[in-house]
Amino acid sequence: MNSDAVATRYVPQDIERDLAERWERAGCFTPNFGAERAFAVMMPPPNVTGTLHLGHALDNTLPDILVRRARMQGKAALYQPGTDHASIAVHVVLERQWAKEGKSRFDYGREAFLEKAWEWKDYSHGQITGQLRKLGISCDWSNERFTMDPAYVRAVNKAFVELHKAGLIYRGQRLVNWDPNMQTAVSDLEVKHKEVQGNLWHVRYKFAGGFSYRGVDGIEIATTRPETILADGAIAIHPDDERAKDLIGKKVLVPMVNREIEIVADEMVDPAFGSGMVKITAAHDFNDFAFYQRHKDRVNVPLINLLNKNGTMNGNCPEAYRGLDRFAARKKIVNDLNELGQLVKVEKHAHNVGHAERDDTVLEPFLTWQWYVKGQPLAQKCLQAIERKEVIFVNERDAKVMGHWLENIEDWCISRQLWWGHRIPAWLKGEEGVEGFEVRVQEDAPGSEWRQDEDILDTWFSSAMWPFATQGWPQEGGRLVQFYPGAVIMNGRDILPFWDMRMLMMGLQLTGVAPFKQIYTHGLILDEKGQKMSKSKGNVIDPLELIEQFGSDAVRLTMASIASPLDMRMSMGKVEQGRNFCTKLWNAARFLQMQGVVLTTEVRQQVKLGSIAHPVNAWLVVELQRLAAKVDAALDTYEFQQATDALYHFFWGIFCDWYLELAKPLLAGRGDAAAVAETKWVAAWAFEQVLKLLHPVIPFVTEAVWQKHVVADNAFLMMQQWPEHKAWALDKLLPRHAEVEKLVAVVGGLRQMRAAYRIAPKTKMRVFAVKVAADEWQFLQDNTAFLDSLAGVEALARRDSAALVGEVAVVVAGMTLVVPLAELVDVAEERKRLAKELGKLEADVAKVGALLGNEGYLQRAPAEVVAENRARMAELMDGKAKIEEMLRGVYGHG
RNA sequence: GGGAAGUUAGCUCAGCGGUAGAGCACAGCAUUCACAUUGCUGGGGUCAUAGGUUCAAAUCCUAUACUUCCCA
Repeated sequence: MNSDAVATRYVPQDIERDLAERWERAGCFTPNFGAERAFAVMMPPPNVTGTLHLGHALDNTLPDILVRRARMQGKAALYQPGTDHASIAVHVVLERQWAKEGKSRFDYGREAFLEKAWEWKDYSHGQITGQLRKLGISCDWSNERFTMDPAYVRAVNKAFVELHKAGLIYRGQRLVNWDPNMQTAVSDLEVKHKEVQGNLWHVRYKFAGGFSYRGVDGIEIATTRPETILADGAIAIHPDDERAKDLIGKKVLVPMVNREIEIVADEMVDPAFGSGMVKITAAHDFNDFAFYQRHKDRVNVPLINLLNKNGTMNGNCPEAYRGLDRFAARKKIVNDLNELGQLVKVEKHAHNVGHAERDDTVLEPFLTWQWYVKGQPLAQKCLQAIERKEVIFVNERDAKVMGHWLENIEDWCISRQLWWGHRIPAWLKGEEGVEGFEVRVQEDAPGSEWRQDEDILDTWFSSAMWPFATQGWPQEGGRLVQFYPGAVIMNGRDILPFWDMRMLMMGLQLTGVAPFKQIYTHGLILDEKGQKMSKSKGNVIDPLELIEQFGSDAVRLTMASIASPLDMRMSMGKVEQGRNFCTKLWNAARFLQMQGVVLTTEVRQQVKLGSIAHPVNAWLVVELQRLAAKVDAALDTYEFQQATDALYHFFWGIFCDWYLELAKPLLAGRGDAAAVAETKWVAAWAFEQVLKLLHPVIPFVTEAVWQKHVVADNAFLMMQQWPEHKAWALDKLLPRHAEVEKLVAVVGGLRQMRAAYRIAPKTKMRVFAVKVAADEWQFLQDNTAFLDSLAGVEALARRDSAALVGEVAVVVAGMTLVVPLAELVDVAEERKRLAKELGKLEADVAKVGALLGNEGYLQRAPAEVVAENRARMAELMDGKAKIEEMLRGVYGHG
């Protein structure tokens, strides 16, 4: 029995920790494997090194709302949790620690490094999962996965081998984005282009063999990276350039090294930029490498690599440069060129430079052997799946952006020269590039003379397998059947290509089916002023502090209420509002409990919606049905804002402000016995429905309140059945619903009037209904108790005369109500008010009149719209006539 | 340079063909009655600008301006 009272104050911390543990212990988070329908969502696995940030809070709250609802709908609901090994992030963390001692991972060696990394993983893994538990995320912890679990590693190896067999993975010598700090390749997507204020150095290249052109013995070339001059392999000129016909095929000498290179025609050159000619450094620039590939059959363009892996200059440079850092080498060569007289001029020049997303190092295009996944064939499959609607973007513009990305896809460099991650299942014999070198791709070593590739796989390679590798793939059956493919994937728009598209590629290729049916993306969470949150700006809002201060429910409610495909702004105020809502719920529960409104088995048996007699109860139930329909419709289409907005306004505006206020006398036992009894069960039942509807968004407070409200042992709200509002047959209640709508309007009108004349709340009024019809009079009489308690009407009478001096008239819901308030009414003020109201009405009459006077409108607008406006016109004219009468009559003299 | 998005009340945003909305902020009034983490009431908007489509445009189309993001 839940006989204990609801505590007087809502303190989220008091209920949340306990409930999180109880749910998990009771097995509520584990899917009901027996259910007919399944609903599965994959958690975007947070980095194992991470702590909860607002992005996580959003990314997990939204799926959790859907999963909690699906569970209540009786589906096998799975929210699949786990963490990602986050290769580079872990490297950055560990290397940063060692950097303080002046050491790098190379001082420790691979074995020791991995040991440290696992230690770090074990330590930090519990943080983020604990924080997710705190948020009330109902994921299946019993099937938690880590991307480096032994079974997951086997799956990754198998995937690599299979893709290789299918010809989709190859080893190639190509330019990669090289991070000299971490000493690894990074993928195109991890490159952030930043505008940097640099220089454009204009350098003179002399013609070979004493040639001169237009009286000059050389040409001028502009470059932003003069140190790459040492590796120049050609000069390019646009074929339409007027100088081209004389210069193509001529040779120039590379400054400093005096190597002869050829001038070649190519359309990539922008004739308007710099001197209209570009130097080609094929091993150090992506465009230049493309040039090399276009021309290599006809022109000898040497591929010269100048850099060591750590960004220092290597043995291919002249002696004086060897060992210098790339930036030091740049300074030196500028000086040297200047001394040689070959530096013509220096201009300031802003240009975009690729930086590593993770450690912000300036990246170098670098020529190495790497493993690649072929983009095109996989992208084709994705495009086809999108085309056939096997996978649907909830936000249509994602489809456009991703379509464009997929159509222009590049091969994906998947090897990383790092240690923490999945070591590539490739086995090498001999020296790469040397006669007799062999590579085999298979899960186990082919023999003792083979050595395993040193490199590991890009972290996103394993994340791309998350939807099926977590469910047992490559083994068939079991969870894979039930939970794959999932219903929807939900994450920030920023990782759409990294993650969603790669999951789609891998899923289509390895399992033959798209891993999810829908893709929902949200924007970025910005601060109050619309700025990106960053540690350096100091505007980061920590969700853990929010939880501490306002409770997890408040944070969840905030997340749901701001969720948007666009960027969102976050502020403490919004969370505070969420907390206030929870408090309101708590207090309403207390109130109901104090009135003895509890949902016992006995009360449940009394529930017969169709039989409801009292208008107030009928009104509530109809409103509740509309709310439930709205919530379902919104959640079905991922419109979290609409769902929370509807819930918020229903509970605060309809349930508390009006229903409870109207029901107070009945709940307190005043009135006829049947109505009292009915109100008690309706209130008890309806409150439970509201708790159910709210539960996915604010699970803790609804669960805590429900356990007090309902008499049931060892039961949880989170496992109750979702409201089946479609089955509630309430048509018969509609007339009574309309009656209360009218009452609400009358009370509202009277309250406005009272406020306008500053009538003290305690002052009771007498009210005359002017020339009201019999049914209206009946309505007023039926509601005298409410008119008294809500609008301070102590006496009601009918009469035929309009308002006299010293009286105020209110026209509302088609009735004219006159209140004699001689001592309070300012006639001039009242005239002004009426004139204003008349003005409004006249404007509306003009607007609607214009519509109704328009032949085209009458002919083409839908009949119901026309009828609606006709009715509206009649209403307006009626109201207008009444006000005019008042003005003409008594107030005309004022 | 290419692409996308946004522009609605002081602020943050919803609405996306048929009577301009919410929260916050602001103002006034109230408070032994579940709730000051409260209640009631109010002021405030030619829906960026200019054209067009339509019987009807905040909503659809086209330009322009400004802001933001992505890609090169």
